[in-house]
Amino acid sequence: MLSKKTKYGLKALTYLARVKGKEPVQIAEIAKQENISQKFLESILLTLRRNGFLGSKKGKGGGYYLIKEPHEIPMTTVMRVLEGPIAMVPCVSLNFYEKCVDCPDEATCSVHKLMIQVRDSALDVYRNNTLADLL
Amino acid sequence: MLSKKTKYGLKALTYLARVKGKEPVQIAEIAKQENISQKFLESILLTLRRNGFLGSKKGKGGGYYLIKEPHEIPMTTVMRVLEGPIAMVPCVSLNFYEKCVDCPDEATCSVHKLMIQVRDSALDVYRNNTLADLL
DNA sequence: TCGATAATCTACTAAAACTATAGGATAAAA
DNA sequence: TTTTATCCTATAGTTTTAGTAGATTATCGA
Repeated sequence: MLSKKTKYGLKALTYLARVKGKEPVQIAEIAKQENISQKFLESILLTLRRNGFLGSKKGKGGGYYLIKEPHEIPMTTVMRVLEGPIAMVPCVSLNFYEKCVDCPDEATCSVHKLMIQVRDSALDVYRNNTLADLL
Repeated sequence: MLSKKTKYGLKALTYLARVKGKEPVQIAEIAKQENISQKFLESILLTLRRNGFLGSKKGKGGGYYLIKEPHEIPMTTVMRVLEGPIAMVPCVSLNFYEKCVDCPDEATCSVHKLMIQVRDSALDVYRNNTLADLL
């Protein structure tokens, strides 16, 4: 299941991408328009800023804005920051690899074999979609 | 993340598929060979039996065995039973559809748009793999 | 028939992850 | 200096996951 965090994060990014200009948009506005708990969204936008997707401005007229152009933001990076590894098991993860403790041999593991394919197909989708493609 | 339940279930199915004959295999044997908690595996095999994948025999010489041939068991059905919906959000699920409460319009929802693609690519993998392909 | 074996079934629990919420600190603008 | 809005830490409630415990039922072999 996709976490609410990721879902809300994607919606917020899309909202910011639709607002053409680079003018800061307030959390409250996004939360209201997208039906998201404001406090929860606050923490999500914070992690998006810390990971280089958003810029922010404090005080009156402040808010969040996209740092890059939507077509420069691939879904792979968004998903990894919000949702974590794209692979369903650590032993097939490119960026978060971990060996299974219970599994003696990856080469002959049926789960490994299947999950490699699932990972590759998901990667394919995320690599072929930027934020611009979701608008 | 893939749940342990699914991981263990897949390993157990694979184990049973590798044991050529239709002779019942005991839970204890599978649990030991695949490094799985026996009691946990017990409940997993039970749901696999209830969903028509396995047959069982009680008492001495009893155990679990595959009801169908490995190539007749597509991963779509296995995943749906063990892991649940293949879609990451209910609003793009074929078998477990639910409307999002927060989202006014699916047609314009960016999350929906992306998750449809992810679902289709995952389905593609699961449809093209039977238990026989994992051996 | 009896005893050992092995699946069946219900209920329970500990830990982790998820989904927020609270409350104040900090910075900018008017 | 007042208002506005982000920044930051901590924590609480809920759900899911992963496993345990223990009693019951069916089958086989002697």
